[in-house]
Amino acid sequence: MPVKTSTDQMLKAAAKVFYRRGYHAAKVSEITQEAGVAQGTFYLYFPSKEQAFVELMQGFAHSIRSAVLDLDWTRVRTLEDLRQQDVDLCVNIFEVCAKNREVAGLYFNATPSADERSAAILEAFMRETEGIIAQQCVDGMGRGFIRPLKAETIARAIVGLYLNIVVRTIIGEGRTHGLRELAEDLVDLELRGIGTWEGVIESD
Amino acid sequence: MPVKTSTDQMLKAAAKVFYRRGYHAAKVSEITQEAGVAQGTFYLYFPSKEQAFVELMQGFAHSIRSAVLDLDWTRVRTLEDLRQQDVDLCVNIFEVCAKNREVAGLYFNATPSADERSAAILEAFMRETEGIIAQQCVDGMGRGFIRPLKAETIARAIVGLYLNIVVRTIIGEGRTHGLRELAEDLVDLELRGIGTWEGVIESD
Amino acid sequence: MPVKTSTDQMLKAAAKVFYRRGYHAAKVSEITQEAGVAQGTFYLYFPSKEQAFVELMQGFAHSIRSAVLDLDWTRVRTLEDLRQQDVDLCVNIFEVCAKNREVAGLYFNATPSADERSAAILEAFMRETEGIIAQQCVDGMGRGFIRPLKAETIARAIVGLYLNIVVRTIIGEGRTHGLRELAEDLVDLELRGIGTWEGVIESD
Amino acid sequence: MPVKTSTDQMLKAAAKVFYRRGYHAAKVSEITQEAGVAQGTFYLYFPSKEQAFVELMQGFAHSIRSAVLDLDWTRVRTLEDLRQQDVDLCVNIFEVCAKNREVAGLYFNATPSADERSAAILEAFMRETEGIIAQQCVDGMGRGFIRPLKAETIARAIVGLYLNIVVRTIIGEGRTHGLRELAEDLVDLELRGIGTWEGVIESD
DNA sequence: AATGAATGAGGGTTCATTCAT
DNA sequence: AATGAATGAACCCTCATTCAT
Repeated sequence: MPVKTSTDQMLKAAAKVFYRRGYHAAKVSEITQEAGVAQGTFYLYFPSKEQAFVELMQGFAHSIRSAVLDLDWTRVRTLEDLRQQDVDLCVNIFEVCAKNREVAGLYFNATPSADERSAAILEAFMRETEGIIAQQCVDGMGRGFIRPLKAETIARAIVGLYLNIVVRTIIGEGRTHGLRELAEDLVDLELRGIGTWEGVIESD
Repeated sequence: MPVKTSTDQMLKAAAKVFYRRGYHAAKVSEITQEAGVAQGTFYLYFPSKEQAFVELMQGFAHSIRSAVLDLDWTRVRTLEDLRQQDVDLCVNIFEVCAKNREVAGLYFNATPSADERSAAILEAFMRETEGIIAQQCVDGMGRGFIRPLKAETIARAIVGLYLNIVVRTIIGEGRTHGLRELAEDLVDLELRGIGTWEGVIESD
Repeated sequence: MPVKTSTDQMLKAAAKVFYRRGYHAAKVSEITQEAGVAQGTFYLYFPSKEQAFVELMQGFAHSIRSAVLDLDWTRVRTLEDLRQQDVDLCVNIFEVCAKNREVAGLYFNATPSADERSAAILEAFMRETEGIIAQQCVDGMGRGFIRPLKAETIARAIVGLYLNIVVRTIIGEGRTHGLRELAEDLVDLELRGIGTWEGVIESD
Repeated sequence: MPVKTSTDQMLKAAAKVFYRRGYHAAKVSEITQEAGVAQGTFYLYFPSKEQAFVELMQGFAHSIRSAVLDLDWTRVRTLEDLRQQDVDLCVNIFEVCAKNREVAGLYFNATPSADERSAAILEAFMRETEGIIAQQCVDGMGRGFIRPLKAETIARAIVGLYLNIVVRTIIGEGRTHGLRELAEDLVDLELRGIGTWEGVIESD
């Protein structure tokens, strides 16, 4: 097990302060104070405040992309497969976020207004994730276990469905347990909706 | 027909610049330049940069709360009622956001890290909206047209479902047309999910 | 009795505000508000804030110089004459200050640090008054009713003696009555000192 | 021998500029220029321009109060004691002022109009000093070596007597030598007045 | 004469970054 | 590698002054 490098310590301190204050209001001096080093030391590890922020973003982006891409998206052949896959996806993402609450908070709150570079990183992730979900929908429609819907729109809505839970429950409230059950409930919602349909004749 | 007051002009310019740069990076000088007036003029209309921002937030908060609260939430008795209600809600919100894209962008990107006051305004809205949806779910479960689910979780997910569309499609891409159709698709997703269930035996 | 001209009204308002805040902290807008007119109106009466201040100083300087110079300084031939003269001088000055407390406060607090022009006006008055007192001392020494002292030093001390009463009792506390009695006490102090000298043999 | 700390250097520069311009007209940039450092450096030593000013005032207030309070005020039993005491007091005060001409100038010109905080510091000193002098007068009257006078009035006048010399001769003209002789002349004036009383019968 | 909205120069303050030690 | 004092550019805000009405 590798010793925490100093860079890691600095990143951790930076994450805390960026999360606490937001990028602009975060002061380098507060980060170094948090890390217990002198102000100048910051610049031994990062060329600038911005670069430190971007490094945090990119590190998290890598984790979160792994959580999505490490799954085998070719295995989904039935609705039950999809359920399994989505639950796994969710749990992966939830766990990454729960483990890195601060950076996750920064990441998902990146806004084009506040910081272009990290917003671009988030945007790339969002687009990619929406693309994967949309593709799954198209596949599922082809195989008949997904209703005919507008894939792009629906994919984006589904991403939002999970994202809001990530931001408000896992990051905001700091939930760290019962993540699988949470995921199962959400996937159930995604697949079946909230309505009951007994006695309703399918048409559409 | 009321003449645009100068305050409105200033607010509009402020919204543009705050949206473009985010609160912290927005310069008062850029706002006044956008408005075509001298720097000092800003302070004829607002006591401070922060207050201008808060005024924008509060103005939008009022619009968006009206969009939610002006509906008659007691009329929902059946699943079809709920569908109607949700479509109306969505359309109201979508229209408010489409008409005030910049402020909406500011509003929904408010983050506790970056700006406590506007984050608190957004947080209040989110909590209120989640509460209303959760209540609807509980009612619907009582009446039998909503499946037994964890109301709080599900409400939060549903809010996210719509919110992501607002942020990425309406605010991000600037979509202004076909909002009702968009709403209908989303509500359909909310109520029925994406899966097909022919031949599947209801259990759970 | 002449109607108060508008200029007088403005001067009065200016005196109030300058006194309240000091020259630098006094705002033109506060002066006009005090006068019950619009901001721009100030510049119909004065070319600048500074000039208004200087006008106040000069007006008061005129009053106070009259109080000193209107006396017949040639009549003093005995110690009793001097007592009379000094009491009259004091009463004149006290009354001018009591009637124009605000401007008097400005006038006597003029400091080279804060405002060169009005400081110069006050300096001129101080020098002139010290000169007159010194001359009287020299005369009195010649006539034998004043002890041989360093006239310049003593004159300056005597001016200070009266000045501190003006600043702290008349301006600061707003005393307006019993000014003649006050003057008599001070002149008595000036002429006889505080000590008793029974049985003490004059040497020096 | 202690090295001049940087804080001392800054205080000295600040004193110079505050004295030159007065509090409001003094620019932080001028202070730092005077000190030969960059603008931002000012804020390494003081949290604000105002605090720097107050620190100067308080430092001087401490020196000047020591000059008054370090004397043994219980030793005065005769007129000659009083003369000694007053001379010592004067010399103490004169020396403190001569050594800190700039800050002394700020201190004694503090006016409620211009700066409330430093005016309050000065006011406290004036009141305290007047109180001590008045007490001495009352004591002296009891012991019979001071004529029956209105102690409060007389004390204030006496303070003014010395103060004007401080402000105009020591601070204004920069006199630094012959301070004891100056003090002796003033105390002589205080105790005996300017008049000669040969052949005059004491009545009153 | 009077108004008051508009101006813009100027000052206090902050803070990312540098560099001599 | 580490320090922390020093830097100075940049920004918010104030307010004396102007001017179109």
